[in-house]
Amino acid sequence: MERLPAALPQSFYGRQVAEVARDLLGCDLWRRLPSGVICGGRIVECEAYGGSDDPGSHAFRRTPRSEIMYGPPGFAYVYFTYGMHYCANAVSHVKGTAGAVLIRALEPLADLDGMASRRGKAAIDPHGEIRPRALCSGPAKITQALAIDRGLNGTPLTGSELRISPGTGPVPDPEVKITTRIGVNSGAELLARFIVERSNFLSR
DNA sequence: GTGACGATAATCT
DNA sequence: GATTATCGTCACA
Repeated sequence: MERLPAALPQSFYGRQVAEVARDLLGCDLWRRLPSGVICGGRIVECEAYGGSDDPGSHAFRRTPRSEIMYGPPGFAYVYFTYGMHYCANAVSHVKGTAGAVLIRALEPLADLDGMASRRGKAAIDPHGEIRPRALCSGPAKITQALAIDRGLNGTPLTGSELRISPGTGPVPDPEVKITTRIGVNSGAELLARFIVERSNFLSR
């Protein structure tokens, strides 16, 4: 992989966050490392987080951390949690509101070797082979596999460091399942988790 | 295969 | 001072 596919336009992200999350399924997330190596995968699971109407969202309150979720759509929101993990989001909302889509799982597509070495021994099976399911099956696994950290907070998703492209096209409705979000305490009943039901690369 | 638990620090009250 | 949009390991089945 040398040249990245064309990026989704910024306008893609300027819609209701649940709509964006639904449409991000089947799209491809790419990361160009400082070395020039490109890694990435297909989005098979993501969650929508809203603004002042969503108690489960960081943007429920407007704070320094969540300020970026109130900013222009189409940029990365990367936050640090549990003292050791990063999670990556796509800022998405209609003008005047706040929101972001948490990218929760990818089907690995490029640089699986590099991903495995960044993920460590948890990505290697007893025979010494890479376990593709262990590379990107969770939000913090993705950031580790793609070397995404807080330095990429605020990076455009239309650029060369970080990019989302349309992939092979929209995932048909019958293949999409919607569930409650994972790991959320308040607002737990909200149906805002979108998955490609038959994927082998989901979290949990 | 499942479920409990500890790691570890930024962020917010 | 409490909480946390998680993960890997370990026990057990």
